[in-house]
Amino acid sequence: MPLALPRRAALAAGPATARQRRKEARPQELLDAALHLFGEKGFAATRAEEVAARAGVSKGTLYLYYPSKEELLKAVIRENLSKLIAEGLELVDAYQGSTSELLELLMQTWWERVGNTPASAIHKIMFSEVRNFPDLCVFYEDEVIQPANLLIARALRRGIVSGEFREVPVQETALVMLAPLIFLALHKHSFGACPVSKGLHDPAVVVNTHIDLVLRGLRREAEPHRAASPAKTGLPS
Amino acid sequence: MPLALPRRAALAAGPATARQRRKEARPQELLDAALHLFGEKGFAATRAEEVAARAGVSKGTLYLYYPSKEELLKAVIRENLSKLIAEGLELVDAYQGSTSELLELLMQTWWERVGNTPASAIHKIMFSEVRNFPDLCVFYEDEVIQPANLLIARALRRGIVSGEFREVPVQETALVMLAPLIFLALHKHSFGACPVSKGLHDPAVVVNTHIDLVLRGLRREAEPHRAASPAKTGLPS
Amino acid sequence: MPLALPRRAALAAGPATARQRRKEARPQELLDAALHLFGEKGFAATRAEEVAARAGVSKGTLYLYYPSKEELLKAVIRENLSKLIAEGLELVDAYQGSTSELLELLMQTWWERVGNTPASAIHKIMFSEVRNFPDLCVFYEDEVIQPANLLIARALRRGIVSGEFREVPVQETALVMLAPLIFLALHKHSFGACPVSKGLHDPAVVVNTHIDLVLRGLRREAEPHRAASPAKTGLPS
Amino acid sequence: MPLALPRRAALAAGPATARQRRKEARPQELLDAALHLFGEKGFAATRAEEVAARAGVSKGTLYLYYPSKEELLKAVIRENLSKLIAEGLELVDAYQGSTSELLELLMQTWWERVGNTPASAIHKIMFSEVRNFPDLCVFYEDEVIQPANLLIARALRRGIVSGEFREVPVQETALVMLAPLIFLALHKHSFGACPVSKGLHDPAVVVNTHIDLVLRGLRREAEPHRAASPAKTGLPS
DNA sequence: CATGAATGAGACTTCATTCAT
DNA sequence: TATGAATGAAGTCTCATTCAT
Repeated sequence: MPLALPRRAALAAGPATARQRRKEARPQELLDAALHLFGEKGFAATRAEEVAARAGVSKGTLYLYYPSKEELLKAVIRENLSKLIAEGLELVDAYQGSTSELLELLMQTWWERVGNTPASAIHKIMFSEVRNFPDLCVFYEDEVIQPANLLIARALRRGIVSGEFREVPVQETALVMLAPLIFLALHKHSFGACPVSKGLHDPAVVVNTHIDLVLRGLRREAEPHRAASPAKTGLPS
Repeated sequence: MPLALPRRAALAAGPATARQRRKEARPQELLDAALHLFGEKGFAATRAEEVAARAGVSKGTLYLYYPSKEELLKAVIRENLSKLIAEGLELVDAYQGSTSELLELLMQTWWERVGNTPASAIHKIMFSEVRNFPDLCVFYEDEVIQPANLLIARALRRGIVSGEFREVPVQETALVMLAPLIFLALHKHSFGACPVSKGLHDPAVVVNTHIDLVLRGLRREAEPHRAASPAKTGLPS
Repeated sequence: MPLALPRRAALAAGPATARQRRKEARPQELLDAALHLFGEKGFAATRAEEVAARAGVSKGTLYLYYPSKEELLKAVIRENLSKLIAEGLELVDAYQGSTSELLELLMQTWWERVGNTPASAIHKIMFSEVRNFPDLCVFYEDEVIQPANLLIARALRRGIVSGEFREVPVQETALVMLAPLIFLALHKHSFGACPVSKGLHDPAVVVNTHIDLVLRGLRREAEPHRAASPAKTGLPS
Repeated sequence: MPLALPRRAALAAGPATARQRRKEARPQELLDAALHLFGEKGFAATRAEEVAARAGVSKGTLYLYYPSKEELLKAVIRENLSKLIAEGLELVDAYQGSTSELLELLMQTWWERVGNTPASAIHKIMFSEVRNFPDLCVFYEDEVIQPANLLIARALRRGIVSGEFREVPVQETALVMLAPLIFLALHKHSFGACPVSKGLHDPAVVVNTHIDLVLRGLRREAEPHRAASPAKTGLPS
């Protein structure tokens, strides 16, 4: 039976039956469904059954893969953050060139790989839900915020040291660089979905404008004037 | 009715008794409590009874003033949007001086009057809930986003026309200017409340850094003019 | 209004409104319903809603008084155990007379006040459920089993010391004395409810027979003294 | 079919392969697992999958042998009742000697063969579940309770007629004789498993004490005859 | 026969809302 | 008006049972 052989080969190579193929795809399908719905309606307002339905399975099946709705949320975040972090590290390792170019590359890549993908929903979810999941906060802080800030901060310092950039408060500047990007992501999953808001701005143009503006603002000027020493500014209250 | 007269008189003159004062203050107290809790825990995760308790009344009383939790949310948003709008108008009216100064004034004032006050919670609420209450979107768009954008955009255009700024895409730049500010407000009500995140950055420094960076980025390069003196920022209020 | 006065008096003496009267009676009504149903169908097989329905309230009301089904079970046990222990202590304190009479009184009273009342169901519940509630076990051990054993054991020792009884292993004899009584209680809530089993034995006769048999078995043989009045008991069948 | 022959031969001769042996042993393994778990945790609290796992098979396999968890319970009970009944018959057949000796033999043997074996769990299960499965009651009554009572009652009557025992209510005395034994069995599967309860009493001593007490209590008082030597009774195990 | 992924009825529990007082 | 006891719809999660492989 020559037909039997390939089948066996297939078996050895991986799951052959439809059932098994489904089983292996389930976790990702569930995570995708959860990402979409949690991003759209929020965590609390999304019913477990809706997630299951969107993944094409029943309520019970969801609980075969994730022990609770909260664990599902954590898995969604982990899944999407791992990618995020991996991307960032790859970028930095691979980089050669000027600091301006590095920063532009980082921001453009973030936008392409995160901001402009379904993973962007993760930011809305986090901003909406962290207060209700304190342990998630710690995790996210450690796994995402800190590394991301470090990444930018290190690049900024390099630019300052090399004389490419003027002196700026590094932590705060890093935040200012990321804020509009993340804001765009948040916007896409909130007002961006409202009919009224569509087309008010072009995200790609916003990203480019932001990059342009920030890099110009960082450049040492031809005639170095009094630094704006914003560090000492504190608000008069 | 000798006894009735004084009471009516008191009523006519304004709330005199503590009870009267409480009664008239109820709606606002409920809205404040709801703003705080919806901002802290999100709409779905906040129980109606918690709002009532925070306002010092019983569950039943809440329903005397607002027919449902959803209507309470809408009232919270409407109420606080009015404030936002009022703030916006004040900002416009307060303007005197160069475009750089105007933009700085606008951003600093927004931070002082909105971003750094309990009203900032409204942004988190809106971002989290618009998708679940699409009709909120319409007037938020009309009453807040559009006017704010127009304000900034008009100022930007003036700066470009006057030669103070170089040419930039106006809508998108306006967004880039607002994004870090609103991002800070959102952050304060999410990660900012996590123990880990505290003290990673100083909001005031972030605001100043942002203003400094953006105004530098907007300047025409060829003719370096007077710096945007962010050092002396504090608004006369 | 002369009619108003008595009402006020009633108010002072206790809850006057139907609502309040209900509220104060609720916990006991719920405990009674739970005792009955847990005894009849077992804890796991009884739905919270059934208990509520039997107490004449809705599902939600049950949770107003007891935070979970398990806590309800604990409350049922505590409620009925407190009575049990109080009874036992009263009996011992009040006792004057021979040891045989004391033991008979103890067993008869247990039967009258526990075995022959709804509280007897508690034994079936405990035997069926302890394994699933280890902490309940500790509590029950401390509050019921130990004190009850001590009670009997102390009486036995008194009888042995006084020469009324021969020497027997005290702990084990105490158990043998209690076993048939508790067995009767268990039986009543299991086989006793089956149509077939009815009328096979008369519980009162069983109790009397048991008492008679045990007291005779305990007596010193050499000096046959006054019999423990088995005359008023036993049916020749 | 040369390959088929050996297999058939093996089948005809009895189970030869390990697989065959397993297959034929399955029902009993499942019943044993179920007896253990139902006895330990109760019927409702035991999951079908746990039973399967304890029997070393998968969930699905359980349902190849028993169409439902309820039927499994009934099979467990029926199976173990058959054992009980067989034990009873053995007891009767084994009889030789005086009535006192017969009763002692019956009780000791029951303890050895039932009370002190895993089959004792069946009593806990029956007591806990009869009310939920009334049809179980009928044959338990017919097959176990009635025969056991008859056995004891017949022996008692013989002792009374022969003058060895005094006159007692036969049915009720039979129950009193069995109650502590069954109580011990129940106790072993409930409180006996709690850490606190361990070692409070020695079951073998309880059995002996009970036998001693009851036989003494049954004796005619006038002519004290040879005691039923309870001291040397310790179980041969 | 055996497996275990999948199902969905059903249980516990929460909480927005009502309404008698 | 104000209260808070009561309700019951709805959500999370479990697990007996089925069935494709």
